Amino acid sequence: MAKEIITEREADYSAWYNDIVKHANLAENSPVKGCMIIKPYGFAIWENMRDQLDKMFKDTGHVNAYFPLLIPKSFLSKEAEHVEGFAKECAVVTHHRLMNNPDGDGVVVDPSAKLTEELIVRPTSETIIWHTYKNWISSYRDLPLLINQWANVMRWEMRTRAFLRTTEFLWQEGHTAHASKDEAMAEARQMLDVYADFAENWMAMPVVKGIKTANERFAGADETFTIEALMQDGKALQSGTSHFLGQNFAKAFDVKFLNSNQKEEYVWATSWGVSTRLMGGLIMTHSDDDGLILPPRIAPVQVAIVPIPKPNEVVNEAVGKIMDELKAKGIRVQYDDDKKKRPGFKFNEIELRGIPIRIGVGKRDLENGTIEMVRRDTMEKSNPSLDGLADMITGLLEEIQDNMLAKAKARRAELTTSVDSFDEFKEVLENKGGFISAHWDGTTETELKIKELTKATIRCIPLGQEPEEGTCILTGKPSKQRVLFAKAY
RNA sequence: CGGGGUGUAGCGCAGUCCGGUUAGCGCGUCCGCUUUGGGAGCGGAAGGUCGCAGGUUCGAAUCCUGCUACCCCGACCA
Repeated sequence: MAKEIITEREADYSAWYNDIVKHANLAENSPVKGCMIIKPYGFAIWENMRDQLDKMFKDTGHVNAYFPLLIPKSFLSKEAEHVEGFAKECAVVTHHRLMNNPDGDGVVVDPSAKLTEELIVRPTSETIIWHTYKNWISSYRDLPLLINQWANVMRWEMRTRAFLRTTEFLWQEGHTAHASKDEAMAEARQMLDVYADFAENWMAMPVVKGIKTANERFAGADETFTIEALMQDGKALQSGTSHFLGQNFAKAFDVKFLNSNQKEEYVWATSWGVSTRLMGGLIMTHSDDDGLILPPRIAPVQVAIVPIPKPNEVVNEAVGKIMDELKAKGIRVQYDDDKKKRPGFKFNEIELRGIPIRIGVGKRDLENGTIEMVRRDTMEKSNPSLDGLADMITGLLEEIQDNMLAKAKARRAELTTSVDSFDEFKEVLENKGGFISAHWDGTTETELKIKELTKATIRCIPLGQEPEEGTCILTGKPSKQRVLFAKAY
């Protein structure tokens, strides 16, 4: 098997994750701490995710726009909860010019170029957007307003990790305005469904849809919905959120509309986003000690073909035909005809990059009218016939996609435990990890106490769950339903 | 901001405790020959302000002082 390029998961999970990011050519560190360089292969995966999500947003009636990176500092403070939540992690622009250092080498900030109002680099765009919506909305005829933007944002985190938590990250943020509370709530729920659909059916990442507790809610929201995924190490990852913002931002930015009865009302709002963090989830859901494993629907290259032992006229011609057939079926295929690398080297690279199917074509195969094929998810090797290859591979890609989701679901089921006492809760958290389903009395005090004692947080109150009478694992007070606890990224 | 670790060739590292020729090794790169169904072999070559700044010394990658960057673990968070 592969030389030990990648630290084993069992040995050191963090090192394993970093090794995958590095050796699968997804990203590397930049000169600025917490910022990352997303390399072409990593970006190609993100592009596929982005394109699919964008299509799903358009299919649900949204349009794209772009709002600026810089926001006047005063905007942030208009919504009290919002500023409270984000103030601690904002990058601030204070000057607009540099000058040669009068005392020596290099450049320094020109003190005469101080801005009259400081600007913040957006940590999210609610404020600039609601400032703008005020001018765009005056009548119920202007509603709903369904806008998304693809953008970068910056949150000055204390501790960063490639993709999972970076200072600058890429995301999309939807910002919608509605004439009624019900419609806004329906929008927030709809986008949660879109995210769950995307995560499960495209990323093969099973997620739990749920509601955040007051403590975990987005700063400025009345209700936050979340999709929560479970990673291989038993830690949860908040993978996307959709917020019902009530009239908080409408009130803060004075956005009113005239309804059909000629009465003035505040607008109802939502916002929702997923980010490059999903890439981290993708890695930690599927990959193994040989490298990345990509679900076919997101993989930039679905089939990699390797000439055995190296390219020659006969093999090239045969591969050319195979590629034409695969491309005709819409399959993304790549021929690795580098003469300098040997097959074994290529095999390992293809595994590191997580390409779903690898095909080897050599003289011996062609004499038999077959090829050598290996699927990345199971590493199963087979020698299928060249006849009907394209159809077979089309089917196999779907099978791999399904298998990856099934496998991830099975692991999540294995790592989800119901407990009824605090001792049991601590025991499971310590020795097994994963989601823990338990009764909670509904108070923030209890939630924080449990967090303090165990480091576990309430990931969500799952939606569509049967109500069940019980007693809180910590306080013994009555509870109407179970919630999901976990240690989280 | 606390605790730990690391900075030596493009990458990964040894050497530092106990100062002493020209700072090594593996991978990669370049040249040549031989190989070729799971990270090829042999021969040759190029490639270094030893993180930065001071200090001690005849002499510093090595000792002392200060600084700095990055990684990991915590507190904070999508």
